[in-house]
Amino acid sequence: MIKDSIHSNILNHLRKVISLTESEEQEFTSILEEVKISKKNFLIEPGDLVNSEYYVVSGCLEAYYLDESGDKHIIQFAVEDWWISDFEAFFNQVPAKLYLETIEDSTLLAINREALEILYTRIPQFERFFRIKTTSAFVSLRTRILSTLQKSGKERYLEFCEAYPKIEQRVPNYHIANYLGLKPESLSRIRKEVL
Amino acid sequence: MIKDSIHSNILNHLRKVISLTESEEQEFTSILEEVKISKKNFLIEPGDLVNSEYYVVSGCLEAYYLDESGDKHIIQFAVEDWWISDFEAFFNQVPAKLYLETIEDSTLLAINREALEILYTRIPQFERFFRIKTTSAFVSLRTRILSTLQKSGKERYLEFCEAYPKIEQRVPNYHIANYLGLKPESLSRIRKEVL
DNA sequence: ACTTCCTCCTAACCTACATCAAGCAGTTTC
DNA sequence: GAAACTGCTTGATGTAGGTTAGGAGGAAGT
Repeated sequence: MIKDSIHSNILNHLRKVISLTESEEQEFTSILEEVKISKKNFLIEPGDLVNSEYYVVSGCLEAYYLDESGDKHIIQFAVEDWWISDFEAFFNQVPAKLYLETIEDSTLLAINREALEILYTRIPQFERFFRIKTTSAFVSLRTRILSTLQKSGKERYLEFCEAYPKIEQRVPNYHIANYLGLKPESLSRIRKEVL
Repeated sequence: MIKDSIHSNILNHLRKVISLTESEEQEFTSILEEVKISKKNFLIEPGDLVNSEYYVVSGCLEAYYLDESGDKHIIQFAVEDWWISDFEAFFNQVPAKLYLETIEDSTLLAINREALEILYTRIPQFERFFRIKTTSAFVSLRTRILSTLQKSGKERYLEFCEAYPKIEQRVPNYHIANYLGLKPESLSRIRKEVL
């Protein structure tokens, strides 16, 4: 049925890390809420209370922060099979500081915080799943800090292309430049050079 | 007694986040192991299995990574009242990638992973405590990424002095330069300029 | 006490990237 | 179908910080 095809991606995603019975999988999918949102719309804006984290079924989003001078700083992209939210706001239940904006028309699955808490107590494997996800996010943030501190724009761009080929092909150039901490002009010159 | 004075710092540290009964505090301190280690020694080296995370009672340490070309990249400092380990290795039970080295003679309290797991099930408040600590570590990594990407060396140095005045005064200059992604010469210029 | 090492500083030159300014496809709008 | 917008490129010029080289004061080891 239709419902199956919407959930099949996220279930395969889970199965890479934990094994669940069919009824446990069903209990999980029952708390998911499908969200369709078109290009250039906001899922989260600063000040919002954030009660969900989102799994991307299709489409593409960016999470960014606007500083005091109004400059944009992209923290994360998300495409198919990624998780995104303002995690600080979500975990600590404080007002959001980030914008979550769609770059393409997107279909997401939202997980509600309270439903997730209940799921944790009923099926501890989910605690495990999200702990592993959080830890690996932490580690990759650390890796990203090292490359921004120690590597050239060219190296960072090549790393990015290798790590996220899907994103590199879909996201406008100036977004990638922003993510890498470069100006679009500089990224353009780098791209010319590496071809 | 002596034992009390060793544990009083870490108990005050806990009390800022959770409230425990006296017997729960005692159950916690019973799994702590005191570690004394003198200046310029290694607590962890790449390849080690990491079964503990460490709370700093006194002294000062650094966590760093050596890249393929042998260049050192400092990820974290720790002074009194901080936690340090190779968290990736600790959480995921994979071989360490980092060095953990003392900058001063230090006294630490080690928490064993398995003892901590048992504590989690017996006193869920500890689960809460470490979840909150992990999340705030995650958020401050994200903040650090933004400043490395978008701010000048001078701004990063001033932020560092404000955020970690204790560390700035105790740790050799070239360590701080490394942490900030600068060369010691550049940091020296910056310091001359901001006085 | 003398040497050696450790930490910090200075100065000259060089490079990567930012800034400012302009031009040029495509694409969307009316 | 002209006008306006969007995303990308190019060139000229400026600047933060890297590189290289040296040197001085203080701590530590013999």
